[in-house]
Amino acid sequence: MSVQERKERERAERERLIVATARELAEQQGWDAVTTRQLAERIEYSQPVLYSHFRSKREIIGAVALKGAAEMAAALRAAASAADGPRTRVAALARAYLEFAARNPAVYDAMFQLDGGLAFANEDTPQPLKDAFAALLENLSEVAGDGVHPALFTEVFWAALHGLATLTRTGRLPPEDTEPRVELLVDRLAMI
Amino acid sequence: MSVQERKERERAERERLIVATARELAEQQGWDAVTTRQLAERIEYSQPVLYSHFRSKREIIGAVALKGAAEMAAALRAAASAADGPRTRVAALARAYLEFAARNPAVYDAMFQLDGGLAFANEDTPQPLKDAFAALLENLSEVAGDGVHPALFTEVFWAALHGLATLTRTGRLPPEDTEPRVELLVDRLAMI
DNA sequence: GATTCGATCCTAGCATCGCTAGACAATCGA
DNA sequence: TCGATTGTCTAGCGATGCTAGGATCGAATC
Repeated sequence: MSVQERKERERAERERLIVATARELAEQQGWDAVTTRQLAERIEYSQPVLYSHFRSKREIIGAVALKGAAEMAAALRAAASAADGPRTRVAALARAYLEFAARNPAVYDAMFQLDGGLAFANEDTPQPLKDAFAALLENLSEVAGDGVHPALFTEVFWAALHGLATLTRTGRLPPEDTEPRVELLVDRLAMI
Repeated sequence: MSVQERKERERAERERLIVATARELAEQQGWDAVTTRQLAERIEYSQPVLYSHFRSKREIIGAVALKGAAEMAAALRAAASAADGPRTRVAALARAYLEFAARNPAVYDAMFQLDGGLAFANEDTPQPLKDAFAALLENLSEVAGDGVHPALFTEVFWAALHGLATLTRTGRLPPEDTEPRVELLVDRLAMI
C-alpha cells in the first residue's frame, strides 16, 4: 500500500500548499486578490484542482482561519506565561492579541470578519477555535472578579479586544493611541 | 429657472430612492444581493443611471452608511436623554447602540464593516459620522473617570460595543447573554 | 408650430468572478 | 497488454461591477 500512502501524502502536502498560498496572497494583496485563478496559478495547478480539495472558496478561507486560530492560541499562551502577576499577565495577553491581529490582518479577517463557513459558539465549533477561546479564558479567569462567570467575562474582554483590533485596522480608530487604550481596558475590566 | 429646479429636485429624489432601495434590499436579503442589476430593476431604471449618481457601488454603500450614522446618533441621544443618573444613562446608551446594530444589521455593516469609501478619524470625516461619535462622547464624558481623556474613554467603550455587536451578529457570541454582558461592561468601564 | 440641439437614458458589451462539465492523459490491477 | 480508474486540464456557464455609444426625449430657437 506504499503507492497509495505516497499519493495521500502528496495530496495532503498540496492541500497545505493551497492554504499557505491563499494566506500568503491574502496578506500580500488582500483577500480580494485571492481569486481561484490567481491561487491556482500560484500553486501551478489548474482551477478545478482547488475544488478537489475544498468545496468552495469559503472553505479555503475557513482552512486559513483554523490554522490562524491555532497560531493565535499558541501566541496568547506564550505571551501570558512569560508574564508574572495577574495584572501583567492580562496586559500581555491583550497586547499579544492585538499584535497578532495587526501582524496577520488577513488571517484575522479569515477568523473573525469573513465567512469561512465555520461554526462558532456551539458543539460543532472546530477545536482550534475553541482552543483560542480557551487560551483567553485560562488567563482571564483569575481576574473576572467575585460572582462573575469567567466565560462571560472572557466574552466581554474578547469583544473589547476584537473591537479595538478591527476598528483600528480599518482606520476607524487612529493607531497611535493603542497602548493607552489597552491600559485603560485592562485597568477597568480586570479586578486587581 | 423653474424647469431646471424641477429637474434637480427629481434628480435628488431619485438619489434618495437609490439609497433607500439599496438599504431596503440589503436589510431584506443581505448586501450580497445588492447587485447593480437588482438595484436598477427595483428603482425601475437601467444600470447606468446608478452611475450618474454614484461613481461606484462603494459610494452607494457609503451613502447608506451616512444616513445610518445620522439615525444612530439620534437614537443614541434619545435613549440617553430618557434616562437619568449617569449609570442608567450609560447603560441605556449601550443598549441603544446594540439594539440599533441588531435591528439594522445591513446599515451597521455599511457603517463599520464594509468599505463605503468614507474617511474616519480625521478632518475629512463626514459630519454624520463625527456626530454619531459625538453622541457617544457627550454621554460618556461624565463617567470617564479622573485623569482619563473623555475621547480615549469613548473610543474604548465604543470598541467594546462594536465587538459585542459584530461578534453577536455573526454568530460568534451566543445572543442569549447580551444583557449580562452589557451590565458587566458598564459596571466595570464606567466610573460610578 | 417646426427644427435644432443638448441632456438623459438604455442596449449591448467588456473583463473578471466562482464554479463545473466533459475530454484527455496517466496510472493501476488483471 | 489491455481495460478501468484516477487525476488533471481546457473550455465554458451564469453572474458580477462598470462603460461605450447610440437612441430618444424635451427645451429653446426661429
